[in-house]
Amino acid sequence: MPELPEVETIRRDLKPLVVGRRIAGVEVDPATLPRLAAVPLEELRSALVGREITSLERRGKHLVFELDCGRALVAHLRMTGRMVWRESGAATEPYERGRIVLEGGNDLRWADLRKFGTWRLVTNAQEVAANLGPEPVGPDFTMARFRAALAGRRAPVKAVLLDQRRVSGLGNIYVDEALHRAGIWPGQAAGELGPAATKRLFEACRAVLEEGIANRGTSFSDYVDGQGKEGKHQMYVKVFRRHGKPCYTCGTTIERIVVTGRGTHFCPRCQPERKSRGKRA
DNA sequence: CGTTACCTGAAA
DNA sequence: TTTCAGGTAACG
Repeated sequence: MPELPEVETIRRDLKPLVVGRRIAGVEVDPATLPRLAAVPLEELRSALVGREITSLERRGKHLVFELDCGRALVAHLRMTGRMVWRESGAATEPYERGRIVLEGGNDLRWADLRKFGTWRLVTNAQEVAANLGPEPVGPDFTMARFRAALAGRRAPVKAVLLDQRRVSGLGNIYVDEALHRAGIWPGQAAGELGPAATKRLFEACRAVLEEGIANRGTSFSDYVDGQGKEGKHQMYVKVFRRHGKPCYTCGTTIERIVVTGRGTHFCPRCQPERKSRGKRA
């Protein structure tokens, strides 16, 4: 569910609340634990309890709780995960699967309807970056790197944008939005994008993510921020889940197709399918 | 490379 | 009843 803007919103909400706080306990629903963490609860506890949280960072869609021992807890919310700040006495969250109890009377509540989310302990925060492409809202995201990520690929450009090893942080919502903003058909072979289209897409990726952050994320069903409140960006999307409705730019009906196994929304007029220029026998 | 599985619903 | 879901690992 959450993509870069949603995870970044949670990070910004929680960081000032958790930094400097010490972990007093860890609770996890036993039925959820095996897929949540690769280690037994006792190991999670021995790594976390008594540690102070020194920072809260984000890498791609991962939330990274840095600890005073140098290690870090890396949380990934996958489709329906939530990480919410609560008073220790507050009611159990819907679909609450675990909590990190902090000294001083607050918890981080972990809720996850579909139980796809993960917690991982790493020996240092740098490990998180392994296998992740550049941050599209950071200085590492250059035209050169973006061009290299697309070069030679026959897969749909949408598939490449979703591949976290090439660019990190984009998911289904913001990919559809970026392709619309750049005027590119989602099924277009990535390696066949011309220089102008590549540049438009490069800029569109950053722009749609920054707008998503400014609007505190997109809440279509499960996402909430660090305080449990919905984002606003669903009011501003141009194509995502707008199939059957008119394009704001040209009035043409937005279509929905399946690309790379994902529901894909686009305007057939603003994002026309182009015939491959590649040679074929 | 594309497709399926993971889990639990909500919506068509 | 069937389809779909904001993600990704594991298939073939």
